[in-house]
Amino acid sequence: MATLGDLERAVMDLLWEHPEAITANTLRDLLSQRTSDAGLDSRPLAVTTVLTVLSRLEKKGLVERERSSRPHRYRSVTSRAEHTAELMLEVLGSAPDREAVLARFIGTVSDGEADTLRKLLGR
Amino acid sequence: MATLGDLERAVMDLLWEHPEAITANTLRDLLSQRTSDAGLDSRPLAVTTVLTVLSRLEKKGLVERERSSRPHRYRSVTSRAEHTAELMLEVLGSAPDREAVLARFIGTVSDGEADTLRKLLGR
DNA sequence: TTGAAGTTCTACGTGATGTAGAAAATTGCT
DNA sequence: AGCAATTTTCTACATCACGTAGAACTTCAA
Repeated sequence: MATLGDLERAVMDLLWEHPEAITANTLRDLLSQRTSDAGLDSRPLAVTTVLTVLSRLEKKGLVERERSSRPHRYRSVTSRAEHTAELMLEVLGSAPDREAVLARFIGTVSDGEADTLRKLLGR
Repeated sequence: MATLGDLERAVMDLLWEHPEAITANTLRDLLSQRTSDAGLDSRPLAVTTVLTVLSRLEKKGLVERERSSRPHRYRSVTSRAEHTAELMLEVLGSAPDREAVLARFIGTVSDGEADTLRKLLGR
């Protein structure tokens, strides 16, 4: 599966919030900002760290980079919603008890979401 | 998350297929059988290996053991369907785009499953 | 009481991830 | 062109999860 580590996840979250492709340095700044906003302040990550993570995410097919512009710019390949939906499907898998799983699943979503689902399922 | 390794997954699959609690030895046999059925035949796992995995699964809260009976007996705490549904919810998370995720998700299930979902959602 | 069966402890190899320095490549500027 | 600053790639190490199992300890039946 394409399971993500904490830092990878943090990076993806930022990329998902930024429709435009951004540079590793910008990402590093955003990450620093995020951690400082969260109270804890620690030394910001080295840019190489961010670059390593981005390479790995690229290898996993989650990130795309523009090698044309010199400070390479990165962007997520899919939206967070798409990604999450894919993950859910992966978890659901092709088991013979898919319907049983769906039944349990449905039983847990909020009323509002159940409404949304009805609409989505149409008639 | 409660993500499982290959062996852990194999063990859980067997426990899920067996409503009654079973011993580590039985599990080892079932695992051997399964691998040999799958063509490849390799030396069966040591019982300690199975026990280690079971301990880890117990720590993760997926397995429960009866320490009363001497060869301890193990059983899954939840059904596979429950477990999978929980995982799906975990993946879905509490993001602000839950509905967007659900939309994508719904768009991917089969027609038959969509039917099932409609029924489950009632009205 | 003792040996067999079962359980716990300890341990090692591997791969994923966080982390980053060293080295190589690329650019802008003079 | 030549060099210094910027950026990217390589290499590396620590940690943790997991597969795997031997060694040691515990328990029970005979």
